[in-house]
Amino acid sequence: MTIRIYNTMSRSKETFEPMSPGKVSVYVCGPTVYDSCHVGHARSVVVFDVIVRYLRERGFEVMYIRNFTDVDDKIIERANRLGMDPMEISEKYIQEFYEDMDALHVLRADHEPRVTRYMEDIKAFVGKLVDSGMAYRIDGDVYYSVESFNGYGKLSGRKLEDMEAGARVGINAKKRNPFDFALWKSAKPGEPAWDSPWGPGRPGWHIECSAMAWRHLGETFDIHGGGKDLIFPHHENEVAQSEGAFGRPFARYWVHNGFVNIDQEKMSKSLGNFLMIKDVRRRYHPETIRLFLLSNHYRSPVDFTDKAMDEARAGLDRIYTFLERAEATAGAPGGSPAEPGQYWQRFAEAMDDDFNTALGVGVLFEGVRAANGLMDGSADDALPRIRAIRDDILRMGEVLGILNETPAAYFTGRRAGVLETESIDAAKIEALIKERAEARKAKDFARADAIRDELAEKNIVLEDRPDGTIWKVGG
RNA sequence: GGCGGCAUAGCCAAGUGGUAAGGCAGCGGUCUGCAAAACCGUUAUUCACCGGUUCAAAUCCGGUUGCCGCCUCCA
Repeated sequence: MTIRIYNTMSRSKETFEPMSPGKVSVYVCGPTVYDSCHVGHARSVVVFDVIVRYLRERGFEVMYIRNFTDVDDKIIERANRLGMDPMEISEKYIQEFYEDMDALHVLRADHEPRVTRYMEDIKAFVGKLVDSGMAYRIDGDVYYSVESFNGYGKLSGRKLEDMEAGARVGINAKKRNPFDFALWKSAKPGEPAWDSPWGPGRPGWHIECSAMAWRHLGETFDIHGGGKDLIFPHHENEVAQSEGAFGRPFARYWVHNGFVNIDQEKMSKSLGNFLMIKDVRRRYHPETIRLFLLSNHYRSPVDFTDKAMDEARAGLDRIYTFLERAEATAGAPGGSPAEPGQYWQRFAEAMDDDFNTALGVGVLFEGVRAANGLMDGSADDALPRIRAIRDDILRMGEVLGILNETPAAYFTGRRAGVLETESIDAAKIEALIKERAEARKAKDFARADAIRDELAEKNIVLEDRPDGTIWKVGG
């Protein structure tokens, strides 16, 4: 089996062959930490989390780098507005990032470099470009000359000539080309600054990723990821910087995830419809968010709606309901790890084809249905087959970053939510269930059904099982 | 203006040459006092529209319409 990846650079799916057999180096652009993370950040981070998890599952040794951009115009602006130190701002939002992403079961990257801790590498990088004549100084600023790099535009599929036609009037008329971009920005009074051969200042937006990728992964590495919006200018400029500096290919596979829309609208400042992860977490289980995000192919846009989230929750309930029943029927999972079964194989085939999690989720549900069918039936070999399918499903769950809880814990959590919103306590519910059981025993079904209806109004659903009645939270 | 993407059942969504996965919702059935959960069956002779290539197209090519993204900070 080989993995195929859609490479933005070639605009086609390519067979994935890492530079060093068995090893994969990955760099993903992390957030600029000037505000809370929104669901768009969640998608990008979750998508690459799953890609890295899958590569490891497939036996690759992965070196995964995800940066924090912790010095930037927006951070400074916000700090000034709040009368805070920029470093306080970035630190605050880095901690928030971890709170959100830990909740979403996102694994830490192997290195999570912060720009402010890599100033020597950045300055060395800028120095290389200045020395080679690809960058030039204007007062205390250093600019990259896009015309000095003849591949400029190859990632985003643009030609410098075409862009020049529609280019806006450059604000800085001193730039040789309107598309030249800052490698080093001279410090204005009150701004954070580092000494450099070009005077005190700070890095431009794009240089940090080139420098930190270089530091951790070398001149060439395997996979570079980020949101689609980063293709131009951010990633295009990274290519120009890194390939300009080393004369070697930069990233071998460019992977870009699509956007998250909110009710079919792009999240934007003007619409004021940024949906923060911390707010969504209050309403939905973290795995519901992951399942929702992964139910679409990573390159397609995905529309965040209450309906879509409710469906994801229904799906997650379905999987945990199966796991709960399987545990009762076939015992708790564990013991000797089974050989991967047919469902895992099909899941892996889906993932091999450009990380098609949407197709993979479909396979997962097919497994649930098949195993439920076995539990309904009476085949002699049902138990081992159920266990085999469950093992496959749990393995898929590990790649997707879901099914981290035991079914009991999951449903306890679901119940806790409704107890809070409906202001009813578990003892009261249990008392009603007991009363209903007595009514049923006395054949007083009118009373029994009235109790059930009363609870249903509070989104509490009863299930009469052979060993007694349990309650769950509805959709 | 330049570059790129998308249009598949009521809704969401896979499927890039071989005859339409999966989820949600709906309907019929099994089970149940009745339900719920689960399972079985059913729900697109058809993949925006028009033309072309092919033995064969949702899948390739050309055109039309509609929606969207990037080109400016942005996951």
